[in-house]
Amino acid sequence: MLPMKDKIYSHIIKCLDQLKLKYNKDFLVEVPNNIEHGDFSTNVALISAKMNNLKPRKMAEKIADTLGRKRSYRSVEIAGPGFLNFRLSNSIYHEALVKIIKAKKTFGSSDHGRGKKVLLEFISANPTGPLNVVSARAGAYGDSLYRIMTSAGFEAFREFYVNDAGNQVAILAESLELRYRELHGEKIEDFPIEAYHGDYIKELAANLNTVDGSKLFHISEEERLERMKNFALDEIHKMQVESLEKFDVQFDNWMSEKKLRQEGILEEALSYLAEANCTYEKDDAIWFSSTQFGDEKDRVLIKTDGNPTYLVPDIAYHLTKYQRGFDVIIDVLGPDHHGHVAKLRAAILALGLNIDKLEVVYLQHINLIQKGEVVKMSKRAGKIVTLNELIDEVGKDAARYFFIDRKPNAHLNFDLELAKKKSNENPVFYCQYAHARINSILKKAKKEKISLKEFEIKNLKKLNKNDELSLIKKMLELPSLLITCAESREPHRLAGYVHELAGMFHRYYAKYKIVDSNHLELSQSRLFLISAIKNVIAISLDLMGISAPNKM
RNA sequence: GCGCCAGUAGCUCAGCAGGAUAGAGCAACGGAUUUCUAAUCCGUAGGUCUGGGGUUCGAGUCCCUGCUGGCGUGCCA
Repeated sequence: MLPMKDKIYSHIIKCLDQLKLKYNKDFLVEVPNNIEHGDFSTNVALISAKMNNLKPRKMAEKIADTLGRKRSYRSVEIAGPGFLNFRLSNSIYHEALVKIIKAKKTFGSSDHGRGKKVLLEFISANPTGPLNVVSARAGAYGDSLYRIMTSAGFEAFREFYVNDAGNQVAILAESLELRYRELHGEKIEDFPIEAYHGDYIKELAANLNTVDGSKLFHISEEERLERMKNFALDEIHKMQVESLEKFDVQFDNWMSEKKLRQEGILEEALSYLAEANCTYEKDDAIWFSSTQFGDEKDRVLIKTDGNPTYLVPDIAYHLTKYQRGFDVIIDVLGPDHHGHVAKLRAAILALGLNIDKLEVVYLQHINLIQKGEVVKMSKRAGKIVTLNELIDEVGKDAARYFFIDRKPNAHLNFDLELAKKKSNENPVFYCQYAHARINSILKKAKKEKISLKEFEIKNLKKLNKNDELSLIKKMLELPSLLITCAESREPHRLAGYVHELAGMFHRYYAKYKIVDSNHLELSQSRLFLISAIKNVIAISLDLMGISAPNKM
């Protein structure tokens, strides 16, 4: 279904052609903030008047004269410096309302993305511990963006990059080894500061002990550490998947660094860089001359000890993103990784790949607030708040809502107490309650034997209150809103939208009686209206991964 | 030092790629329940959009610059 704005846009173009007027096609059709400015307004005359040697108001007049005769418009007025304000006939809204109901769960979706292939990489937390709240934000953001982009017609894929090779993982294995020894009575004097201190390592050691007992002492150290590593990686991966499931976040692919190494992609990437004359040897290391691509200084690719730096697998990984034929590559990164992107961009340029395909979204820090104070988190000391704890504490729905509600590159204060409150202070319940409330009204109607089955569309003309038309108008914003969310990679707009729609419904509910057997046709019309609202709220919440309860 | 991000009501934040009189929630104060679920609604109050320049019909939004805060700037990942 064509969004209302697009319909008006095309009416205007047709009219301009008819009048042989030139125009700047970047003009906008918008819903004005002020209801007195009509249902929709456009700045077409303001930005195109000069091209026709006309004053903006004069040009607007010509358009208004022609379009004003169309039946769809109740009025077309000129305002201010040359805005055109449109008021639509009620019947247009009524027809649209029917379409919302008929579209069911597909309302709001579009083919805007034309099947463009989009790779969304998010979370990609190290496989060295449970997921924390930073991952939680990334998960909520990435997954919602995935849902929204899919609904807007993109072919999107979710990917989690697992750094299951290299230094961190070696340290993980060593940490586990120490805890395992401890379990067997050895006294560990100084638990190394760079090791992982969290209690989960002790649990892993205990689990490992249940499986393998003490037999690991009878194999070589190399074999033992390999066993430790694989065991830890497996277990932690399972932990992460499990928490993400509770958070309703899934991935289409877990890309393993180890696998990239095994398949020789690192060498492939390095050879491409060498072919492009972008590498050189110095101080027994191999360097990437990234400065010629805008980086501050050149970077080491292969260390003096012969091992690659973390940059190499990352370049290799991104090489595969391009090789797999994605049109848009979105990296969702934490705040501490932005220094890294200059190097990566340099590498992509060096490889001769299209840099415009790569987009980076930075998610800023999160402060958890408890009793007005910031909860201190420290990974080293094992003092982290995990995704699991967060879900146990405030629930999946509230957690997701709070993360999605903020725009990605803004710092986020997460008030744990507020998220827990089951009251009007908590916006997520406000939205869900609107949905539950509508359901309860529908049930009540059923009880009073008012059914929508014998409802006649022509009775919709009973819906003539401004509040009712505004509700329809609001619902009609969804399709273009979802496109905006998808294009700007900003799901937070959707959170604001549901909140507004829920608010409009709550006010409508307070003001008007919906179920009234003395006014059957009116009741049915209003039930029809609120069914549509219920549908739109459910769709929106679902796109954010939040449940829409029928009862609260 | 350099780079990235941010600075809007007492607090937390929106502001829909430059539009008309800057919005919402919370907190504060005053009101509304024999209900269609009060997890709601109505009302009051609250602002030099960090300071300064510029671009144009028009700037919270774009450009330059100052200030403040966060982060980054490893042969760690």
